[in-house]
Amino acid sequence: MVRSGKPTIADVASLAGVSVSAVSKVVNGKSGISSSTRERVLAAAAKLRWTPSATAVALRAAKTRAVGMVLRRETNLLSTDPHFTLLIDGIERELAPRGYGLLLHIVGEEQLAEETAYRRLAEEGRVDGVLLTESRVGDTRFALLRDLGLPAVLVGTPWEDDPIPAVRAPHSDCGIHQAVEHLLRYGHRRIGYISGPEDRVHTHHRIRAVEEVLEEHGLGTAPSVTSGDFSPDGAVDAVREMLAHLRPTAILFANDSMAVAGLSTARRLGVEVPRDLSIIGHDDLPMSELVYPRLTTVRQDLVGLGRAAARVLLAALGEVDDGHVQVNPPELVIRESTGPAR
Amino acid sequence: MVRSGKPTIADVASLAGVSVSAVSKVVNGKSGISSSTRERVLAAAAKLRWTPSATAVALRAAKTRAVGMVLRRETNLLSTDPHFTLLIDGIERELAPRGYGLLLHIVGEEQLAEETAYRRLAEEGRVDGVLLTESRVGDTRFALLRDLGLPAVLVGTPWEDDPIPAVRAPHSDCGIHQAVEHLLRYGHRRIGYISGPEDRVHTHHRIRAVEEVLEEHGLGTAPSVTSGDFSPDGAVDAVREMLAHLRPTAILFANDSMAVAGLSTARRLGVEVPRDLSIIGHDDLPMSELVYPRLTTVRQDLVGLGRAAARVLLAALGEVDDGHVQVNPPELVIRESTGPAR
DNA sequence: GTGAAAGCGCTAACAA
DNA sequence: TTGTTAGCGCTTTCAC
Repeated sequence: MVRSGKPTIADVASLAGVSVSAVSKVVNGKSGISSSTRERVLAAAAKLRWTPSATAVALRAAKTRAVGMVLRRETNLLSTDPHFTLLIDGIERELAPRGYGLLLHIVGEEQLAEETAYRRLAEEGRVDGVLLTESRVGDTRFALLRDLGLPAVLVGTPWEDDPIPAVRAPHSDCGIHQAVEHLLRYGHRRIGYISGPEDRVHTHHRIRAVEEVLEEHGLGTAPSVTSGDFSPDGAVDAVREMLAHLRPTAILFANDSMAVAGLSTARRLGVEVPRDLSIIGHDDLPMSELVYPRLTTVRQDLVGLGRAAARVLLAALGEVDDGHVQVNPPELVIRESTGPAR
Repeated sequence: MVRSGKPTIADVASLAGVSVSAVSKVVNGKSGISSSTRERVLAAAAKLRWTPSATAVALRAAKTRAVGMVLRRETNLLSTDPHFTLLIDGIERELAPRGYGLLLHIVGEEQLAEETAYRRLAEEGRVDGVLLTESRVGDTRFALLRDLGLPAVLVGTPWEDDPIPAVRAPHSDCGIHQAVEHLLRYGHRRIGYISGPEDRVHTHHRIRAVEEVLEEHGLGTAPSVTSGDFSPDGAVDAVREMLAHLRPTAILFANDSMAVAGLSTARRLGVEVPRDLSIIGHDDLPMSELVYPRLTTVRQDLVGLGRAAARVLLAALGEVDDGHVQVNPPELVIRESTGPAR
């Protein structure tokens, strides 16, 4: 006779000839079970291919063993930039081995859609916590999540010391410091920085990091910053503008896509890289090795950051004791797009 | 007095002064409820910010309102290639409005890890169905999923007419046809094709598509195919090899990353694109507009495919009636990397 | 039009 | 060591 539907704990119990609680204890590794019982239960469970229903366990425990992540697709950032894929890869490496799932939501650019997504996640109780990225100036998500009572961990630097748990790389400015020093060593003096969107917290940190090194070397003046919006199109305009006025001998970009766009723009204007202009990207995404010339860039350990964030969240959920994962500090990867100042 | 924890249907019921079943009927839009009751329930629910618990509903209905997707991270394909991000973007556009979640798993390259992921999804009952991509030669996933009784929809072409429900673009070969014809029109005769991995079903389809056009024009001979593995490194070697032997005047690539790598390799060898060599990519990912010269490429409606697949799955789950979503046919986007044969 | 109660699959408290 | 049972939050008969 064929049983329809999935087997339940009761099926396993009756096949093993024991009570349901015995089965429960066995699969949960509780004590107070004779080894003969244990074996019969295990055999029955294997035979039936039974695994405890995640939903039933979730209802019972009031925990879903899933974490959420909501991503905003702004100016196609999501698809231009494998940034998120790497982060998610890292996150999964911590979640998967512990049987946690990742519930992903991609929402439009409207603020409301994002808020709704978080609200639903919380109110429907679909996840035990969430992971946030792209820390924003005046970020309202932290407050919302606290309000919703949903544990959250941010990848990045919180806005204005908001007490949200956050992970970031050690010596987080040091990659940029290295980048600027690398340029300085090559004799560059007019250095441009094409930043990310102004509503990102890291944008301001990075600008500050560039300035620090410059000041340290007595190049008191602020670097000429033309704010990009992380989109390659914006970068193209910013580069044209910058080349026409500041006439820099080197430009740093806030991400690799913009740097690649910068590379092409230079080429298009007859500016040769690195002979006439040095270019440095940020993140060290796979594309930086694909282009010509290969991009010098500030490597970020995105996979490590993802892992660390997941780990901290898991710790907050009482799943692991030690929320610590090693994250590599950012470092400059020198390739072909930088050279001596003319 | 502050209630701790999330409100339940009972809280709403008592606040509204009705029974729990009345609340249930209201939120589920069932008939047999007076409008006064309805209003009081709605008011109470709003006041308590109550939404039915997804887990409880799932247990009750034996449906989770979530679909799964497991991705293999092979040769860094995942992060090199925003392909998946676009697909997921499309998927979410169908799932989100219906309150469905997307449970994502990224697994290592081992076959076992992938199988385990599907098994868990099914046996733990975490999802109602799954979405598959990257159809493989001799794909074992379809059989596994049937075995597990988990509804599945494939984005792409099934291996050997496997009866798994699948979505693909209309006139799916027509983009490649256009590409080859475009090259022919420019006078190219020695055309190379750098394919994807041989274990992908589409690899063979696309090779066939290229050959068809060539034969049609009396260029009986098969195009010289050097099998890439979708990785840019592989592409670099393939291009070198091809340039040294076949000496093509044009090369088609199975994805944009490889094409971009091809662009750089050519440049590095002193081969100018498109003067000495025309290059065509595949997918039209954002990066194709970033590089110099801008990449001529076969655009695929990845977002549309994601939507369509999600839609078909939703229909299979009885969630929507009509599983139909319009997917744009692939088309050649002509940019700067192609030109007349020398 | 409304409410009481059974039960979805599981775990844990309690009894035996 | 083992089994019985209440109850997690919800939907759905079935009486009223």
